[in-house]
This record gives sequence, C-alpha cells and structure tokens, in this order.
Amino acid sequence: MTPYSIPSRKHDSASEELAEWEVAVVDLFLNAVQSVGLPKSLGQIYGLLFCRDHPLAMDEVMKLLSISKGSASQGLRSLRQLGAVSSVYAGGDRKERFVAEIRLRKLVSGFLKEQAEPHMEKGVFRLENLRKLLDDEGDDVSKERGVRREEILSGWHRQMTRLLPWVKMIVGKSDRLSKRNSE
Amino acid sequence: MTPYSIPSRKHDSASEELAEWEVAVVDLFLNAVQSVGLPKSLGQIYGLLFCRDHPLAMDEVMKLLSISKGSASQGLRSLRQLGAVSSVYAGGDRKERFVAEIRLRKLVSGFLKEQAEPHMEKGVFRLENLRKLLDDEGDDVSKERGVRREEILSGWHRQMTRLLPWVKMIVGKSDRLSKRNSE
DNA sequence: CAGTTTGTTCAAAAAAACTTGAACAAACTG
DNA sequence: CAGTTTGTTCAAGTTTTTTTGAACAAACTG
Repeated sequence: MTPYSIPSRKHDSASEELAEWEVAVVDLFLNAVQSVGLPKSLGQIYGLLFCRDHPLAMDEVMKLLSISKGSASQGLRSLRQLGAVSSVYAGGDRKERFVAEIRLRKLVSGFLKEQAEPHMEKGVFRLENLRKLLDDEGDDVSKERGVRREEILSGWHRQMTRLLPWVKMIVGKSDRLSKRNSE
Repeated sequence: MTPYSIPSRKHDSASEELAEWEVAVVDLFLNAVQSVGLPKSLGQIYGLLFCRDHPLAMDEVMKLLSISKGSASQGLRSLRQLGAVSSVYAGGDRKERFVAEIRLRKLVSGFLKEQAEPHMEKGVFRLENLRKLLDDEGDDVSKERGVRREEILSGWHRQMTRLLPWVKMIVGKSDRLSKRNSE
C-alpha cells in the first residue's frame, strides 16, 4: 500500500499493533474458549499473551485488542483464577504485568478445578436432595421408578469423579513427553 | 390446600404433571447441560425422558414441561443427533415417541463426536492457516516467535486428539462394570 | 379429496451473556 | 496533601443465544 514499509517501531513486547499471525492466534483462542463455554474476551487476552515472549500490562492488552478497561480487568482476573495467566511485577515499574501459562497440563487442571469440580460438588447436593424427595414420595410406583433413576445418576456421578484424575494424568504425561519438562 | 388430595389420574407414562422428584431431575439435567454449553431445553427434555419408563410423544413433552412446539421439535432433534434419545413408533399410533439413552458411555461418545471432534477438525485448518501466515511474515524476529508458538499449538492439538479415545474408554469401562452390560 | 394429525421452519420476541465506561478505591509521588 | 497512576466495580447498553408461535409441509383418514 504505502511506498515505504510501515514504520511502526517494534519492541516485541508492546508494539502498537498485532502481526497477522498473532491476529490468527488470538482468533484461534477466541474460538477455542467459546467452545468450552468461556467468554470470548478471555480467549483474546490469553491468545495475545500466548503470542508474546514478554509480560504485558493491562493497558497494553486493552490497546492491542481494542477492548475496554472493564473487560481487560475482569478477563485477566478470570484467567488468573483459572491458572491460565500469572502476574509479575517486573522492571522498576509499579504496573502489574501478565504472562500466559503454556503448559497444557496446568491449563487443563486449572480448568477442571475451576469449572468441572464445582459442578461435581453441586451434583452431590442435588443427589442428596433427590433422595430426600424420594423418601417423601407417596405413590409407590413413582417412588420405585425414582429410586432406580437415583441409582443411575449416582453411578454416573461416581464414574465422572473417577474420570477427572485420569484426564489430568493423561494430558500431563503427554505434556512431559513432548518437550523437556519445565516444572 | 384443597381439602381432598389432588385427583389427577396417573398412568405413569403421560400423567398430567410431574412428580416432585421428577421436577428435581429435570432441573438437575437443565443445569448439567448448561455447564457443557448446550441449551437448557435440551436438558429439560432429556431429564423428563430419563425419568420415564415409557416413550413420550412430542405433544406430551410440550405439555409436561410447558415449552413451545418449536423448542420441543428442535430440542428433540438435537438430542437425537447427540445420540441422547432415540425415537420409536410404538402402539397402533402414528406418533413418533422418544426414549432417553441411559448408557453413560453412549452419551459421552455422542457428545464427543458431535461437539469435540468438529472443534478438533476446525483446529487442523486453523493451524494450517497459521503456518501459511508465518511463511509470509516479513519480520524475522516475529516469524521465529510465531514458529515456536505454532509448534506448541500443534503439540497441544496432538495431545487432545490422543485424549479423546481414552475418555471414551475410561467411561465405557466403568459403565460396563457398574451394571450388567446391555449393548 | 377435504379434513385431521403430526412435525418442521423461521422471523420476531424474550432472555441471557458479554462489554463498556464512568465512578470509585488504593497506592504511590513530588 | 493534591495530583497521578493503576486497577476494580457495576449499572446500563450491546450483542448473542434461545424460545415462541404462526405458517407451512407431509402423511394419513374417512
């Protein structure tokens, strides 16, 4: 377009706009997180940090992704809670800066701990409640049917509870094999 | 409330209202499906069918759950596509009736096939696109960084691809152990 | 066939989820 | 301390998703 190549001073960390491939990565994560039911700004932010070698501060994230202060703040908090980013206070600077966690094992186990496990716990209470309702059920035919259903659900719950550790283990293993271990 | 207990003739299949425990089960599934990113009407419908011993027709589902024709129609179609319900044409009746699949193995593999696998395939194309963009990247420093990221993403993709069969296997195994096998 | 039953589709309405930005708080700085 | 920088919160606005119901199609029925 312009006769001379775009000037835009590049400092790697914190250039003013994203490289084309970075846009593609951000978009990739945007889609990926939506598929597991997380807000897309989480994906954008994580994707950006994933691309960079050096920590970014919140205002840089806002500018590079053109998102609001609120989204950036809340998004970074959620990502930290998921264990997907960690913050560092580097440089003489007072700013908090963020880096992406890139060990799949950590990402998966953080996701499971924050998303799956709470659901499993809620499930325990729902099953307890169900048993209580069945105790009170007057109609014997209905009650018998309900008891059978409760047994099935309890079985499912037990099986899902068993599955989670395996998922962590399998992902962790491959992670360890694919590169030299870093933890 | 009323001096005499509610009359409501009960025929098990297709009584006019849900037992208290059935409401609890419907609500349980409503929450469960939302946690995996599916519309809540899917959970309600599945939950209702899960409770019943006999197939229900669409109009019965609509009435029992107070949902619209459109929701029932679309919901049942999605559930069938996921392999979570199957339809039967029983009785002299021309109506299509539905029963819930209650083998966890089937439910999980249906979910993975319809939800997870399409995402994994899309991932292949995204990675291809990323490599193409990196070929075109002019800035050598940025390109080098991008290539490293692409390697990480490819590794993740490979690992997730490996995980899926294990999930099916583990759930399938426990399923087989917990009750006599039925397939 | 005219009428009935059964089920699908899709535009519009409703509900849910996400984002924004202004107001606020906290911590530093000169 | 008055001023600045950094970050959080939340009500209001926007966008996305889901639900509704009326119109339509298909298949049977007398």
